[in-house]
Amino acid sequence: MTLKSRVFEFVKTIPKGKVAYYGMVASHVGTTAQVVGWVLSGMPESEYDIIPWERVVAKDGYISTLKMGYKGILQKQILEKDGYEIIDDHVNMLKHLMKPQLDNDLFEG
DNA sequence: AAGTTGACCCCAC
DNA sequence: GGTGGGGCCAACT
Repeated sequence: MTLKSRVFEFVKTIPKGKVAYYGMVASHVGTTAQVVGWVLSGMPESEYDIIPWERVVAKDGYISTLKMGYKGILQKQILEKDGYEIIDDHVNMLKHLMKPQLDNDLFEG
């Protein structure tokens, strides 16, 4: 199992209506957030349909791909189409983050 | 093999 | 509370 495979497998487990952040994916697959970004940046467009890459955002909910160009526009559009609550280019993490990290208490309701 | 480059994150000012 | 720099891992040259 390669690192890329592990990242992709984890991203596939993000449920619709939820998001994960880079560092969270990283801790699950055993690497760092920067590497997760690098892996996703190299993902072929043919995988776009089977891997919900748009559900990975920065820790504060920011859609970091917006700094890159068309991919960012695409990501934001997909999320909006799927009904995510996005304010000022930030996904509402309190609402859409997939699982508590148990390190914080942002999820007490 | 050493240097550069990221779809990041944390710390200090 | 915004901004700047360092650390981190893997790939590319």
